[in-house]
Amino acid sequence: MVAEVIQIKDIAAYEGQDVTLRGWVYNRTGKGRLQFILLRDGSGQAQCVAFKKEMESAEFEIVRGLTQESSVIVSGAVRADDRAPGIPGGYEIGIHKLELVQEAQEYPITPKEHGTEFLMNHRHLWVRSNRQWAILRIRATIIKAMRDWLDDQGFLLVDTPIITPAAGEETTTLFEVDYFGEKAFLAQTGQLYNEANIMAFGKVYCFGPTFRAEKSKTRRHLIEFWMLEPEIAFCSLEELMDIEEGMVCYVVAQVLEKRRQELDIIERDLDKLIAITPPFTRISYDDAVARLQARHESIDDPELKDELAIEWGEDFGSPHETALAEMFDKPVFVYHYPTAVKAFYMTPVEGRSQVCRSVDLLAPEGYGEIIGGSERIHDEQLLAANIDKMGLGREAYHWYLDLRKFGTVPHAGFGIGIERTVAWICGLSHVRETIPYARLLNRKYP
RNA sequence: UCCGUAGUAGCUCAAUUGGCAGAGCGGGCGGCUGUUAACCGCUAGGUUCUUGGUUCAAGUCCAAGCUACGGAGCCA
Repeated sequence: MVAEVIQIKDIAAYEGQDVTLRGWVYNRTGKGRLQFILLRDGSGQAQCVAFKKEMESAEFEIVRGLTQESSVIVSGAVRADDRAPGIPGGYEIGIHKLELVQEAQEYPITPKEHGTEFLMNHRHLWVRSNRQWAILRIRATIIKAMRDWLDDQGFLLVDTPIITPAAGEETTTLFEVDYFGEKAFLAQTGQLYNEANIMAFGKVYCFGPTFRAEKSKTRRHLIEFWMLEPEIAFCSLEELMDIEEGMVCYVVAQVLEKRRQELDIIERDLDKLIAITPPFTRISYDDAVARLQARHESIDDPELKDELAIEWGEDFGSPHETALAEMFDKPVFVYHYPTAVKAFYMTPVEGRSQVCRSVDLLAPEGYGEIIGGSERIHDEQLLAANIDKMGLGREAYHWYLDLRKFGTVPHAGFGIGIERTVAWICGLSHVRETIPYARLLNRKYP
């Protein structure tokens, strides 16, 4: 009779019982007639110990020859042992029986160090490594927490199209696709459709991949990235900030609660995450520029000083965002950006149209903008004028302008970048590890 | 696209002033009853990114290109 198949994450519940594990050899160390296999099954890792005299000799010889990442089915008794490594660790299997499913060929990723290019070329195998396993599990938890929070707040998930006829934002960064002889584009945002959907459902969000053909080569850019975009009818900029703050705090709290083990694996500084509680400081663009200019004055290093130079009216660069975020140990809101540097659909501030009702959320520790949002223009004339001014062409936006004809209301929404959020929460130096298969400027493989 | 750095064994790296191309890990063979990236012995493994140039002699110097990495711009 074959012992019950269990997941390694549940191993503690089976102390003293015979169980079966199915998985892959993460590492093996041998001491002659005693062999240690560190087995992973996707849910965790457990040490399996083989003594020659406790097994059939043919099977023991198989154990002695096990290569890294060979797939096996192991049966044995669970016992507690402080010496046993693993995830969660502290328990090991005394092997009675082992079946080899496949003997893996020489595995390229060894327990030693590797370079980024090599690992990215072997991403299909790299995802098996502890650190990557932990990060991608945290990513899944972050996405679930965002969706749970929105669902609980009365938002409805409404999917938006990937293939679209018009630009959401800058026309230079679109991927063009051939749509039966006509031009179409991969979506950069679902926002315009969200604005239609709120008139049907009140509060909605979309979640999916977005595509930007930007020639960006930085630690925070991907060509294909995932974005979650809530949109709310009858919503002001201040209420929008409340929503963003509530969601981000919930997400961080959920990761701390559900993924402590994974945070330990990646050696994240937990205090930095525990600090993420409401309220987040809210400063105006005017205030932010003043703070940056004061910071600029205090710097002696000419190179750094040059990077941080800014005049009112300019958009923030990456060094500006980092410098601003460093002034706080929580995310910080910056609102009322100059209208000229923002998208055509953002509402101008009443009585001061050179700034608009926009807000970015900057993550701490140099992770930069993770959220961008705004109140949207709900006046038809003003919106049409802006579309003309940007040279976007009214035909493609006909349906979008329609929304302002049939019960238009003040509304607002934002987009949160999943990969940047994961990079921040995990404390990673680059977004390429936050997504299973990153699409970068010079990489679409594997 | 611009600026900077790098490219040597399957991987991570070393190689003095331009003078015999090396180590660890991984692989193979052998040993070991508590290993934690085990350890010990033996062993195989090279178009030094490409092309051209300087030189008695180039991994090393020069030129161009390719690729990667770091940064900028743009953005989430």
